[in-house]
Amino acid sequence: MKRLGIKELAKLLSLNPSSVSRALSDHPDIKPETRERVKAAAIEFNYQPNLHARFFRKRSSGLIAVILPSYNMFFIPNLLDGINEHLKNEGYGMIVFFSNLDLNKEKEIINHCMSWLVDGVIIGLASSHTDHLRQLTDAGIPFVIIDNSSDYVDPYSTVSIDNKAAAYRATEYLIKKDKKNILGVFGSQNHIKTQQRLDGFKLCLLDHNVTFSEYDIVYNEPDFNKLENKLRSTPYNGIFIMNDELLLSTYPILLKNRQIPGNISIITISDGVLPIQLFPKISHIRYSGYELGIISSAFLLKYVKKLKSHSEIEHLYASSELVEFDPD
Amino acid sequence: MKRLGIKELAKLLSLNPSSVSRALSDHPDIKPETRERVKAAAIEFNYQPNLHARFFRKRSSGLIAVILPSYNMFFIPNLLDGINEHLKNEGYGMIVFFSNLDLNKEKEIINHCMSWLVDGVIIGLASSHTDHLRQLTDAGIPFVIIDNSSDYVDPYSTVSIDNKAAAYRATEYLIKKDKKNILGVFGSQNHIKTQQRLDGFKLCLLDHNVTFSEYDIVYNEPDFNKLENKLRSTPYNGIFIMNDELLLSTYPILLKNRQIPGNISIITISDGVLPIQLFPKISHIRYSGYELGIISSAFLLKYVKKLKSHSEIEHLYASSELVEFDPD
DNA sequence: ATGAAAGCGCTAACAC
DNA sequence: GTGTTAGCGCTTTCAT
Repeated sequence: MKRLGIKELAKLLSLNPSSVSRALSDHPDIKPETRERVKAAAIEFNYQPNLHARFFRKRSSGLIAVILPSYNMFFIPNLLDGINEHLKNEGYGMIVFFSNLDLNKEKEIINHCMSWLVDGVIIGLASSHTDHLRQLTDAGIPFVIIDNSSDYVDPYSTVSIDNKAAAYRATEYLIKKDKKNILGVFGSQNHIKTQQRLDGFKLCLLDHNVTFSEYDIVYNEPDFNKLENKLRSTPYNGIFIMNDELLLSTYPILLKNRQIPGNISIITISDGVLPIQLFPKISHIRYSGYELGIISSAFLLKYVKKLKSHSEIEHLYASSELVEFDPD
Repeated sequence: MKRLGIKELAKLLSLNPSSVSRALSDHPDIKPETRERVKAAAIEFNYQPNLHARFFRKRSSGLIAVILPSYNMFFIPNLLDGINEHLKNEGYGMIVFFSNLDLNKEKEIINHCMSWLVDGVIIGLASSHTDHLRQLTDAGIPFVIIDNSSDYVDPYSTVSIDNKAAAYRATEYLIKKDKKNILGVFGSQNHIKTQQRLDGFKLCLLDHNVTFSEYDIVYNEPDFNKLENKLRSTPYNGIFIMNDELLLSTYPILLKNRQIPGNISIITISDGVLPIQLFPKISHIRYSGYELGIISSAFLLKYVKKLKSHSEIEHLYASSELVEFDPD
């Protein structure tokens, strides 16, 4: 079964190829009657447009690239869902790449995107390097940075939760419950998000005159033994865990040491899936990956559609809320 | 900075566009000297080929589509890594879609893939329906089905672990430890994988004369209360959990009921990430998503490159092994 | 070893 | 409201 093109379809309908093309794309010039006739035939003969020919001709792909640093972040499915939903409604397609937290791979992908003639890019950065984004600017391809906002550093538009504020609020939750012996569990120090959440964490402790030292902070994948030692040598009654991945890897350690279920309070920042799966459920500052997806794609499309100029930088924040699970 | 094409590049080098094209694709007719000159210029002027024009002309995209039923399966990152790695080495690109376990969406995606002129498809089915795959066959686009093998039903090539054997082996592990009061935790019944693992589970119990009833099986996302009641009313000493998702949702319930840490034995089938994160670590039949990715993409490319005919059906199995974590 | 020219399937400017 | 036609950027005969 050979695939048929617009030409063959036109012949079958005794129409001109261009009319068929117009009918299929709802051009106002075409009479509704013909339009329906064409569309019916397109379905009947299972006409599949050659997208490469179309994009080639239109010199634009109607595609938005989504470049993400890793597959593992818990909220990614929701994020993609949100982006995809919005883009689909607006008639755009989505194409997803993963940089695997590798700057060079990120650069490669960006080149690739340019070859794909993408109309815009939503990117979660692999690192704090942003020089290579210049390429996109130069080519006139709009983009927004999500999640790892670096809004205080770089002149690019960003969408994220307010990491610092979220961390502040999370820390405050512990302090208000009078849990002032706090252990902080954070990710890699050269990740912007880590720095921002760390800032909020420290600021809150400072504001409330809670003493703490660098000893009370664990970075990166927590080392089982190191963390265990700290837990044994210090009477922590509160734990701040920066994200879902760290929650999952820290949780068994706490469990083993009978810290949970127990009277230690835990707070985390999460999209809300993992914390309610665990037992007991974990209080958290909740944000929605889906919402982030909607916001960032809507924002990007404003640039894509030239409703907004490239040079108008803006920093958008998705909402977050405290979700409490407390045994009392 | 306007993007330059092969024509402009040719002008800059006082060459014909066709020569530039040939040089860039290492055509043997081109003199090495010219080839290097062209390649150097391509880099200097940051020439990015217009892929749509290329694919359009070649009537093939060099792209392999990967269609997956959900983002959430734990081994997906590894699977994609494996596929991507192999495809990259072979000069192919990868494009990923998610059907979200929705048959209609799966159909849409397949149509989409045909519009993209993909050279082949690796698909994890959303359901047990396979009629719509006929389209691919008709269009001469080779594909392999991964993970949810339905090899005993359908005349298509598949790559998966041997679900029945893995489940059998897992169940045997419990029986050999003399844990014969077994609770089975399974996914959706209309999923092929569930049926296959269920078959292995039941067969093993039968072979070892272990009595059990349908009461001892839980399907779908385990209902917190239902599962809890069963655990309380029956002295289970062994639990078979079909996969990672179910392990994660069952684990807190077991924890709450103080079944773990305890003398109940748990076995699961997993790619090995989650079971060793939990405490205590969970014994499991381990398979590698990465390996599955390599095997399936290598297998598919044999068809794509016409080294193998469409009609030669084959069923490949990735290896799996027992990983034990036992307190004794 | 290189140049000239045709054409992939589609869309849009221009005719009528 | 529909037909005619040119051309997007690239590869690939064919010619030299």
